[in-house]
Amino acid sequence: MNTSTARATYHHGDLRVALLAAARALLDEGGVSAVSLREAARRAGVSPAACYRHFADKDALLTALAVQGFEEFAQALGKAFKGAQQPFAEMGVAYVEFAVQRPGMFRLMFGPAVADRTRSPALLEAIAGSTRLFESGLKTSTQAAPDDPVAGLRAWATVHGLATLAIDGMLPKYDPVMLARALAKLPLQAP
Amino acid sequence: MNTSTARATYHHGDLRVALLAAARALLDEGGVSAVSLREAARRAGVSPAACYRHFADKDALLTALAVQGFEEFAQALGKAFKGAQQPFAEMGVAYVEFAVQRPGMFRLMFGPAVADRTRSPALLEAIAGSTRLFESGLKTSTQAAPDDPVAGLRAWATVHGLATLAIDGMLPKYDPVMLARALAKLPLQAP
DNA sequence: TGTACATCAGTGAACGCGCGTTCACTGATGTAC
DNA sequence: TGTACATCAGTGAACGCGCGTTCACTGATGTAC
Repeated sequence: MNTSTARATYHHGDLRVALLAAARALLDEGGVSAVSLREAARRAGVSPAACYRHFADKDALLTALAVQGFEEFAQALGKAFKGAQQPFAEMGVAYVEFAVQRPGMFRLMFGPAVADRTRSPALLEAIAGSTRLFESGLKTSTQAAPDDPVAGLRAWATVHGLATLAIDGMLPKYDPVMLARALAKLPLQAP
Repeated sequence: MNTSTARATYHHGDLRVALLAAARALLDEGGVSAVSLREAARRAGVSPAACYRHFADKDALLTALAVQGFEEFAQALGKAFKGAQQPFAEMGVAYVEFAVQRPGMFRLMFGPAVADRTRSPALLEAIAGSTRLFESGLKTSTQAAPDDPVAGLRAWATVHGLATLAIDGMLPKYDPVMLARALAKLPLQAP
């Protein structure tokens, strides 16, 4: 009934953490549409109403989950960046790998499940963290016109499109991570 | 109660067409999650059970809708291609425009709503039609290595990523169609 | 140390909702004679 | 041309489901004296 990471506070341990973990499992197992407050409560061994002590509503749960996702995403990008010979190329690969390994989370982060991202400062900050990393990686690799915003956007769109097409089953013939490596070798921008 | 395009057959006119039109409206208004058999039936002025004379289940309705989407998509790409000075660049712009104008349909076509695309030959054929157009457009624009599959994929990923990021509200600062034009001017591949 | 009390995390039952799907049916239509 | 019949599109009611959310409550905990 308790997760191993729970610290004892009141009755349950740390229900907020337990609910997030349960919701995360649902997300990984069945995608965004499989996440429900009732099922998360069930898995945490708690009544449905207990959720409302920790989350204002379902959207708040999803938002918290997305924040977690962007934090892990930033971590994955940062890990790829550090000490790599071609930092930006490695980040592109990590981007696609993240999506392929956690498609439900990736869709939650970038898709329409969270109604309005601007209502959550925490989410905006988590997104900004990922964006900063991606852009600083970009700076290490752009050969020309380093201040051109279009070049960065192009790189982002390419890697994001590859990730999206891959998890949506539109590239059945290819291994997406291998493709990311192939694409990463192409220069980002022509002279 | 009848759509203007309905032809008289039995009782309703052409309920299949009417249901598709109603479902399409729901898709445009509220996205994939807003499409339901019951509401489509309601809008067509018919009982819920009537749907099952024309569609085996909800998935069949969604699949038919996606087929319609890919047909319109191919039409839009074809229109952009014809007689353009830079056919492929124009197709990229049309791609993004399509997504921005019909985000619900775009998500239905490429997203996880249709469980298994390979179960519908009609859907596979509609997808293939779009793909063929896109690839023939690509051939008119690639400067080097025209047989390199990676170059085509890269172009596709870029334009698809741009469309996806745009409709998911990740590019609030830019007009996505304008961006597509800017990106299209960059060469697809470096020497 | 022991008791009274306030706090508030979690309970359990209930609400109304809309959904996909099934069923025996009805009644308008097209067809055969 | 008229009648009997078969077909089958659409009916209406019902099924069971799981959902998000609210409510008055209970009972474990931390705190003040």
